[in-house]
Amino acid sequence: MASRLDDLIQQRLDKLERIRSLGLDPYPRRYKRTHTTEQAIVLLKQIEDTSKTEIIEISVAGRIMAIRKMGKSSFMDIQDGSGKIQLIFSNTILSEEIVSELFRDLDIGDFIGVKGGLMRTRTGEPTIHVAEFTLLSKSLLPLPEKYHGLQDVDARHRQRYLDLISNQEVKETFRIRSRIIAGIRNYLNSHGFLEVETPVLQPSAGGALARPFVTHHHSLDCNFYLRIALELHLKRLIIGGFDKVYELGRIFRNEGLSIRHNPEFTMLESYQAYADYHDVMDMLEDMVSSVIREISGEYKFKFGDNTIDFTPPWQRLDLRQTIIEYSGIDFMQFPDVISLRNEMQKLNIEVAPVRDRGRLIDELLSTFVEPHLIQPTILYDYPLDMSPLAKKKPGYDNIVERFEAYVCGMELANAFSELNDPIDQRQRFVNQQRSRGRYEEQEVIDEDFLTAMAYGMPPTGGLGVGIDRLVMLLTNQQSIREVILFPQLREKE
RNA sequence: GGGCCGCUAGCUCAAUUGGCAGAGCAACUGACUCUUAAUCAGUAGGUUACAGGUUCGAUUCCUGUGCGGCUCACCA
Repeated sequence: MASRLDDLIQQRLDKLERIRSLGLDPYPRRYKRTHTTEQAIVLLKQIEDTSKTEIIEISVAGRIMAIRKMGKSSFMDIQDGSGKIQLIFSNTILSEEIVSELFRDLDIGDFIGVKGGLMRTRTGEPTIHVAEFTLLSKSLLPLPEKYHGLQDVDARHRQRYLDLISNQEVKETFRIRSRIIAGIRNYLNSHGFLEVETPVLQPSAGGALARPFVTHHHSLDCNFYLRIALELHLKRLIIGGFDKVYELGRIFRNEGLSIRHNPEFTMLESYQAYADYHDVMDMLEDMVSSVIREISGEYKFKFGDNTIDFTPPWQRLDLRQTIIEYSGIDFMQFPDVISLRNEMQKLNIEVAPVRDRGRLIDELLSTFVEPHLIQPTILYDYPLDMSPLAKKKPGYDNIVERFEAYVCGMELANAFSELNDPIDQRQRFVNQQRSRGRYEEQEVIDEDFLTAMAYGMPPTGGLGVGIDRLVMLLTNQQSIREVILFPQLREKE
């Protein structure tokens, strides 16, 4: 009869009216269920294992996902947060007139609560033989196709609830995400770290060099930036005397979107006093590998075509040597921008003219090295040019104690022995300001931070981990949008 | 921001060289007491993303716009 969306909605509204006219509330307050669908299935197994023949009455609640009418008996599948179970309604039970009228007006998508005996059908399907049922919420819109689910990527992200209802593997991705974050929190808490919260709104956005979002505070009548890193506030806390701190927080970067970049993403940063980057390497290895083992039962998992093995210790490579190995260029032999760029142009690398030396080295790294770093790898000892917050390596003028961890060609973590010399730190900020006054809205020098450091900061090892990318790895997702529940999309219309 | 690709019924997808826009699911009517992508018979459902253009005729060719995907740039 009807099929346009408006007509489908009208049908449901008519059903809603009929249900109300029976004196029933289509949106009642609560329903006391005795079991989730998952618990019900476990219970059935237990009963069968103890070879009892009695029928146990339980109640469950969920969303109707399928209706199969078979003449005088009907089957339904209902889904709750734990899974799915089949229901059977037989004619004898529905003999009462109101009940069978209500039954006729049930649709896929409605929530119901049912009470009945737990059993198994001839084909072995766990089933509840419904004795009583209650409508818990009437759905007015049709769900996506039951077999293929919702495929349209745009719709899946804009209407994530529909994605979650009809694509169960998506639910699993976000359950794993939750377990990863819980695992990290557990690890750090049990290793003496204090979880803290620092401001998202900041008068200057420091700790990284990314374009910030700007917002305005009305009563103070000034602009604030959304943080682009957690770093500078956490270091203030180290200065304040907390020896081990961490924050798991959202940060914001006003840059392009891609398969690996969302404007807001989740970062872990931890700082540990009296430690250096070697200690941090050990901790990162231990933390990540133990979280992975908790989740997948072993240190290995599949990502795309690769099996990744996180068994510690991970491969640790000197950055300079590794770049030489893959590109043939030793950046130490080209101490200035011009000579390095010339050398790179010999290899036909397209190099944007505005780049400073740090970016050129980064270009070498991402072009020649990163794609080869499939198994977990720690690259250590970075050029000072690209690391304004890291401490120099003893005996070197332009190498810092910094490392990054790579997996599947993705940067997973970034860490260093934190620079704690306030005079050196000021000089680095000044140099940075000079070479990169790119975004006028961004102030590079955080005077308050420099003042804090001038009071004295202990030697400290710091770490940053991109949580979304870790989740991508462990859930075998190629796009960051698949591990963020509500990724950034352009407003429609 | 650039390049390439896509947008057809509520959902998943077809449509030959430019020639009546079609199926499955969902919906509606009916049959059916163990089905499970139920089955069977029937009914209804379309501004082919939007705006123009070419043409006797456009889902199809062209231009523009919107949104999305991939990619490049940007992102230490």
